[in-house]
Amino acid sequence: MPELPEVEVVRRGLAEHVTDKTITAVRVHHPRAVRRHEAGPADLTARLLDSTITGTGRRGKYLWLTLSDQNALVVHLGMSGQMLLGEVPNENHLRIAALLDDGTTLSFVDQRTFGGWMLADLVDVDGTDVPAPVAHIARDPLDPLFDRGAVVNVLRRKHSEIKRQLLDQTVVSGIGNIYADESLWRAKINGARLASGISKAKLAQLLDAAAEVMTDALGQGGTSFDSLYVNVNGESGYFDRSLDAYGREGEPCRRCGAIMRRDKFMNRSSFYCPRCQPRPRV
DNA sequence: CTCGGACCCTGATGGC
DNA sequence: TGCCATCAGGGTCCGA
Repeated sequence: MPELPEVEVVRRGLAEHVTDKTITAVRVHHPRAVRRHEAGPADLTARLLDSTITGTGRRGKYLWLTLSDQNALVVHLGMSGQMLLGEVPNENHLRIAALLDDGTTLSFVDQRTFGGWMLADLVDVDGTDVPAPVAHIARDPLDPLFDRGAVVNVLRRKHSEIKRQLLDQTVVSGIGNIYADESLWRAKINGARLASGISKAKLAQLLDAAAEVMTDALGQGGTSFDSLYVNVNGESGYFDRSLDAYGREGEPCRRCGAIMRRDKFMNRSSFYCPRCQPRPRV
């Protein structure tokens, strides 16, 4: 699902509604939702009980709630995860529920069960505290300490398709299939090109485009094609109306009018303009 | 070490 | 109607 803008929308909602609340009960409805918490469901629920939420954090597509006992509840939404306050539209997909001391319930709903919760300690990585399971995740383009030049240098050494590298969360985080295609379209680069064959200036332009498109999306509450991608109140964003590449196969390029194409690589759909973003010759 | 592909899930959709 | 294949915005793991 959710890429950086959608996750940030959720984080902001949580920051507003659950900060300073205390967890009074937790129930795990599906064990798969806590499989990344190695100590098991009972440990997770026991340790969450009576914890107070002191703040929120996010890096890339990971978000977390910092807790009064100096650790963090790390949440990854996977492909279909939701953090909901209030109505749960489909109880079949309810994976975890936490009751807060103001009477509200924080629900983790996840159709495909790729997401989950885990408790972790905070560790210092390059001067920033992040939960241990997030330590390997690179800074995202909206991080004030994002080092664009350093990422460009990493990309220049990658003999691999640029789109694959944009999706590699250890290189740059927060970008998923939609915003990768949007960034590549804005920078006029075909995703099948080798990262190492793209100039430094062009790579810098690509990373700027990624920051820009995700900022734009955030301003519109994120991208939602359906009710799977919603904020903590169950509301959809509307950036899907502003997409220039993703999902536009057969439609004219908004820049040059050529018919947009869809290719598959990495077992995923990639949408691009064949004129603005010519495929590399093999 | 790097890279590419398989795999993990549920549900919606379209073709036969 | 049923059945099968394909698809979906995630990450991880394993073999080459």
